[in-house]
Amino acid sequence: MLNAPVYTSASLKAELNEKGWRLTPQREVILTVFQNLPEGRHLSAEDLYALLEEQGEGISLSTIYRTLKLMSRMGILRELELAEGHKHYEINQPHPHHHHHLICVRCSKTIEFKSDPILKIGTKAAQKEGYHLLDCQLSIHAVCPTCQRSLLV
Amino acid sequence: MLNAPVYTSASLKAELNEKGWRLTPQREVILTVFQNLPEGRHLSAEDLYALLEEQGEGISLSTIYRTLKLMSRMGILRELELAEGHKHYEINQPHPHHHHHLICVRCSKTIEFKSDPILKIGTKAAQKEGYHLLDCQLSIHAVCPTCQRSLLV
DNA sequence: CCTCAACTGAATATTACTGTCAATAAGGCG
DNA sequence: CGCCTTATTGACAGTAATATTCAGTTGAGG
Ligand SMILES: [Mn+2]
Ligand SMILES: [Mn+2]
Ligand SMILES: [Zn+2]
Ligand SMILES: [Zn+2]
Repeated sequence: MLNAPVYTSASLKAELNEKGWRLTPQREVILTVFQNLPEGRHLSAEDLYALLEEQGEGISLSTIYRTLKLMSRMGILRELELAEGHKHYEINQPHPHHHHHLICVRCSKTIEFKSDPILKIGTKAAQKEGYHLLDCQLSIHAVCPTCQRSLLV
Repeated sequence: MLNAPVYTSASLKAELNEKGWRLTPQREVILTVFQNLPEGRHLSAEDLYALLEEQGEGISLSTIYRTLKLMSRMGILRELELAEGHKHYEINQPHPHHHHHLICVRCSKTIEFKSDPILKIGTKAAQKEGYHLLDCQLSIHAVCPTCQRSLLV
């Protein structure tokens, strides 16, 4: 199954240190933000920057970009293509919370849905090729009912 | 099932004209390139630009970007995130050729695989929400065997 | 044919993201 | 507990993919 444990401050530190990296206050704060994000909420780098600014925990954009990339490559976060021009991120949750996205290519309205079979198929495909699984996401690109009605293309 | 017909020059023209758009030589050439691309080959905007340059059918980068976007939003092409920093494109094939991608997040080595169940699940999910399906792609982010061995993170 | 709006290409602009570098602070170790 | 090494941060500057603008062109309907 998807290797996506629930991270605590301690387990994050352990995993970072194992690779010669460090746990910094910034990384801890960013992980916490994503862990407390309500279901269905996705953040861009700028979103996260603004949100932290509000909370008085200002972190530089450089660090935000670096951390998002790092945590995605560690499998802690998922990198999503929900809108044109920039990425969105969410926490990478294990089995019962793992989900996929149905996205309107016109207005970016996104609906989440779950599917155990897909997770199984993805896990098996990675296994078969000897790849170490980080994330597995079905992206359905489509046109939402509202945008179908609006005649604009 | 996925609404991804095999396009001829005539059917492409019909679909464009229906929306008040036009069939241009540039669009025709670009469609042909993707239709003749071997399985497993994916092109970036720059790749396509260079390839056309070689063939003596130079098309401006502006037009290439515009056409790739247009055809993706029409469901003729698929937009893929196979590497960092730029998108790749391939023709959006119907059922027996439809496939997914297993991608190494370190070196971008990509393996394609097919899955009927996934296509069915995606179709159903879109239907249920009244979305008009364009494309449905499982992206598996993982670390390939070679990159697992190289200790670099 | 004729008209007109969609399209192209060249040049320019935008902006998400990356690289650089000096200052700082984790974390291993004695 | 300090010390030392080096990963990390933040400010700033830089890059590159992609979008936009606009004047000239051309497809398509009548
Ligand atoms: Mn989500
Ligand atoms: Mn492919
Ligand atoms: Zn929409
Ligand atoms: Zn690899």
